[in-house]
Order: sequence, then C-alpha cells, then structure tokens
Amino acid sequence: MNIYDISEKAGVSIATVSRVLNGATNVSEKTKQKVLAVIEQYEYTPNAFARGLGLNTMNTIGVMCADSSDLYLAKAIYYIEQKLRANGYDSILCCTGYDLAAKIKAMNLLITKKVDGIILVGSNFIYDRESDNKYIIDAAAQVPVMLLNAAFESPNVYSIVSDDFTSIHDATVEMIRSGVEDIVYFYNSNSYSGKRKLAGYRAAMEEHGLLYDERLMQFYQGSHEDIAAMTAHLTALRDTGFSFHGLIAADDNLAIAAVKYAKKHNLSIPDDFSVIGYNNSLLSCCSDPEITSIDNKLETLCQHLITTLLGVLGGNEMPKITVFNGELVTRGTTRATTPQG
Amino acid sequence: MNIYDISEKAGVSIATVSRVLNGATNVSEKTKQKVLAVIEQYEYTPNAFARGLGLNTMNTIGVMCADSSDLYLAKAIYYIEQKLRANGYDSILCCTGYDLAAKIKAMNLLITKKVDGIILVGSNFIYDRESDNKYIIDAAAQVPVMLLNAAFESPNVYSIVSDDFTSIHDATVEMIRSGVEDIVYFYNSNSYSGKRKLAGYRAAMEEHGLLYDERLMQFYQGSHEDIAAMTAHLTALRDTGFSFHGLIAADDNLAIAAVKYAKKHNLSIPDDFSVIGYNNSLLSCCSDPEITSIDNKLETLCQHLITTLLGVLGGNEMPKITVFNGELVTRGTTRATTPQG
DNA sequence: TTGAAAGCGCTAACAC
DNA sequence: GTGTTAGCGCTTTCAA
Repeated sequence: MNIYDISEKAGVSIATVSRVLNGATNVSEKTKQKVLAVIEQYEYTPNAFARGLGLNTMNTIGVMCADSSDLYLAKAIYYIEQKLRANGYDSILCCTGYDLAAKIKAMNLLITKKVDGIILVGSNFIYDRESDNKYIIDAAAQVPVMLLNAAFESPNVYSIVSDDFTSIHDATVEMIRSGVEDIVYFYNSNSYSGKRKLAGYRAAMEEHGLLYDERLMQFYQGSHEDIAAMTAHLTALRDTGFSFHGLIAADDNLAIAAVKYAKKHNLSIPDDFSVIGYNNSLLSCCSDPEITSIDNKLETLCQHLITTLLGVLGGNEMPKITVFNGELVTRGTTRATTPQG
Repeated sequence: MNIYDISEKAGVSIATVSRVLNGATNVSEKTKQKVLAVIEQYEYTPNAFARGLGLNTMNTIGVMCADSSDLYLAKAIYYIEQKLRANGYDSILCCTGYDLAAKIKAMNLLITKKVDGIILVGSNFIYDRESDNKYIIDAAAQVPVMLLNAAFESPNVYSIVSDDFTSIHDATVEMIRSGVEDIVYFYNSNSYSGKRKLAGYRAAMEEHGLLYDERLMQFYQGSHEDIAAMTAHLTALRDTGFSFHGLIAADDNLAIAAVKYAKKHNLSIPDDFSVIGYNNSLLSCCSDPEITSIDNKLETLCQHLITTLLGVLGGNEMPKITVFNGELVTRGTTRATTPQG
C-alpha cells in the first residue's frame, strides 16, 4: 500500500494525498476527509525511507555514550530519549565503550545513517590531545554536536555542563569547616569533567593550606562496578601509614567504597570519618549511613540540551556553552558545619 | 557526492559502483580497485535512505523498554546494543514508560520506521488480558518480536526467559532450610516475570506448609527508586504486629530496603533476619552486609536473544521459547543451610 | 564483466 | 484547491 494506491482509491492525485499527510492547509476540508478515510481504512502509513530520501532527514538523533549501564549515563539517556521523543525525534543509541577508535567508528556510522544531530553523553568524549578531538570537529561539519558534561569550543558544537569545579570546591570547603582537614580526593576518571572536579578540590584545599601531600589525591583505576577493589585501594593507602579522616569521591560508587572502608576499620561515620559522593544517585541512599552527595541536576541539563538542540535544528542562534550549578544534598556521612564567627 | 559522481570519475556505470559497494563478485579486480580508489579519494559513503528505499531495510532493530534508567533494564539494553552493533545492526531505543497506550504508540512508530525487528526488554510488555497483547501480535505480523524475560506464544514472537519460578522457589527452600520459617515475599510488579517469581515463592512455602497468612506476600506500590518508602512499607507491616524473620525480594532495590528495615529495628542480619534479593545487581554489593541475590544471567539471555533474532532474520527456524537457569549468589544476608540428615 | 534503465515511495516546484 | 512531474540516490533486472 503506497501513496499511489491511496490516491487512486480516494480519487485524487498523489500530491493531494501527500498534502493531507503533511498537514498542508491548502486542501479543501471535503477532500481531506475523503483521503483520511481511505488512509484509515487501509491502515496506510507512509514509507519512512522514501520520505527520508526526499527530505534528507528522518528526524533521528544519534546518542553516543560509553556505557549505558553506568547508573548516571543510563539516567541521562533516559531523560534525553524521552525529551527527544516528545519532540518527534527518535534516538539511535550507540554504546561505544571508552576507546577512541570505537567512538570514531560509531560517529561515522551515525553520520552515514543521516542523523540530524549527535549527542555525546558524558565527558569522556573530549581528549587532552587536540588531535584526538578531530572526530568531533569533523562530525560537527555535518550536523550539530551536543556535549553533556563536557565543554569543547568549535563551530556547531554546543556544550551543557554542570559546574563541577564549584560543586566540589564548595563541598570540600564545607567539609573543612566541619572540622576535617585531612581529606582525600578519590577519583577514577581524567575526563573533562573529572579534571574540573579535581581542580575544584585542589583549589579548596590550597586556599586552606591543606594540600600538603600528593597522596591526598587517590586515583582508582579499575572497573566502576568493583566496589571491593575500591575499598581495597583505600585500605592499601591506610596500610602505608597515611592518615585521613575525610574523603570526597568523584562518583557515588567510590563513596560507597569509602563507607565500606570506614566500617571495615571501625571508623565511626561521620564522627571519625566523613564522606561526600557525587551524582546523588540511588547508591547514595543504599548505604548506611546514607551518603551526602552532590546533585548535578541531570534532568535540568538534559532538558536544556534538548532545547538547545531543537533550537539549532530550527535554525536559531543558540548559546555555545551553558553552565548549571550543582547542589550538595546533605545526608548521614557528613558532620554539621561549625558556625562561622 | 553520490553514486553518479563516483561512476563518472571512475569512468564506469553506476551499476558497477553499486556492485563494488555491495561486494558483488562479478566485477573485474582492476575495475574494482579503480572504483575503490575514487570512493576513498572522495570519502564517499552511500546514502542510507536511498539504500533503504531500494532494499526496504536499514539494518535497524527497535528496542523498547519501560525505563532505561532502571539498573537491570539499563544493563540489558547495554548488552543488546553491543551485540547488535557487533552484527551490523543499529538500535533505535524507545523508553515507553509502563503505560499500555504509550507502548502501542512506540510500537507503531517503530514499525513505521521500518525496523527489521523489535525487542521488548522486560516482562512488563505482556498483559493479563489477552486483548491487551494484541499490539504484539500485530507487530509480529510485520517483523519478528523478541521478548526478554517474558514468554508469549504467538507466530513470529520469540521469548528468552530466565526460570524465575525455580530461582525463587529454590531460594525460598534454601532459606527455610537455614531455619527461617516466617518468610515474607516482597514484590512490586505483577508482570509476567513478577507472577512467575511469586508462584515460585508460593510453591516453596506450600510444600513446607508455611503459607499460613496472606500477609506473607507484600506488594509494594510506588517508585522503584524510593528506598525510604519501601522501608516504611515493611515497618508498617511490623507495626500491625505481624512477625517475620526472613524476606525474599523480587528485586535488589526491595532487598536494600529490607536491610535498612532490619537495621532500623535492630534486627541482626542474618541471625535475626535473612534477606535474599533478585538480579545480583551492583546494589547487592552496596549494602552492609552485602545481599545474597539471585543472578539471572542477563548477559547470557541477551546473547541468546540476539543470536535467535539474527537467526530469524536470516530465515532460519529458531526456538520459540528458550529458558535459562538462574543462580543464587550467597553473601552476608543469609545463614548457612542446616545440613540435611 | 559491464551498462542502460526501470523502479522503490515520497516531496515539492510548477502549472492549471 | 488540485494535478503533473521531476527529482532524491540507490539496487537490480535485463541486454549486450
């Protein structure tokens, strides 16, 4: 059943059917109803490929992320998909893994599939070496590229970020004010966002003259699901004789490990040991005590990302970089701040 | 740059270019190289829409799930997407929510987009009322439909399930053998899989003459992320004077809540209170003690689902229902089983 | 081994 | 307000 069949049965031309299909106004109500009736009767739906061929678009957005099973990324994908669909766009999902070559391959594939735009979810798509980011510039030459949680200046590239620097900075200051001075920063990523967080920690500690040892910054290299390995990492640090009574984690998984570490060594939380996580995910409520965590307003970021993308697709001038503030959600792993005075 | 441009520059016809592009054998090596060189030089990639129009396929699979931010579903989507891509298929993701109307709408959309097959992730796509499942039958009239964690017999529908009944049944028996008899079953879904689980619990309890009260089966109705509400549900049950020393949860989130409940009321785990969760997700390792949980071999299920789908698309006869066994992963929330004698 | 040409089903510019 | 027709870029017979 195609547009010719319908036009024949309705006794009109294919152009008229096409007009009805696309909601053009210059069709008489009578003809319109006649055509709609036939369409309904035969349950006709237009062929998406043919339509794509003519319009050179299929209202589809490519969504790339390293690992959709990561709690945070999964949530981002969820919001993005919902909001795209609400605006008549489909999303083709590509889970690329963390390898650059795979990302480039996925990117080319999406371009070949003629997506109308590409969304890169997560900050691991931006690399230190300028040349490693060429694939983004190339893609942006064809379609708009949106970055969630990473900033990259280039034509046709739009970035939506949470102010990770300030979030971690302020959280660190908060913990210092609560009376903890030997605060370890525990992280597992050197992505764009990862660097900003680390910088926020460094700045806060330096302002208070507390960045006395490189060991305060602990990099965990391993699976983001292997809580046991993270806990072991901290125990190993303790075993070197290094002392710390607070920990700020770049991620709730790491914070969970910190809580486990404290329990293992009978450190009372938050009296002997304070913990702050990041993402304010489900995990922060799973532990006991529940974890104070930084909420980076993921849904807001996603909403704004889609709005910006739709604006760009609609031919409007849109901001190249948009920054939102995070918020510290206080729970049981931190002490009250000592009043200033 | 299209196939005409390439044919012109290579001094051959478009048919020859097309043959080279599609790896046809009846092209002389010399011509082939010549064409490939031009293609390379101009970085030409064929237009996916035009190809789709001709072939009536774009190597795309529609993936539907209620909520991609659910830990379990997110993981399933991850595996599915990876395995599809490895086999040259893209996936269009649709997060439908739990509402039937939205599911039907998404389904129609995927059909319209000419996907080659549809995968329904999660058991909430199958309804009790036969008429509510018509949308699946309709879709299957067009393309193969794959079900993950649900079974539904219909032409062109293929089901891959974990044996939830047996998993829960055996886990329940295990807990009974460990000396706990008043075991609550805590669940939040009446989906296909949800019913199978409940039946497994019922069977095990009845076999031991322990299903003495309807209150043993507790249905939680609320957000699957609201741990506090789940905990409150259990506390409310306790407040009615109902006594229970074990709990089997249909989901790790519920199990987390059970652990929190026990702590709140100073029940020592596992001596005074035993807990078994389901899915063996990251959450089961986040709690303290870590939660004994049923692993339903998600990756194996997904692998098999894709293999089956590819088989069907390849025109092969494939099994309509495939069942895998789950496995109980023992951690800190259960006691050792009393030896049988 | 290669080329010519007829679709695939739709959109949109143009004519009436 | 409606119809005619030329693409869109590819695949695939059918001839040569």
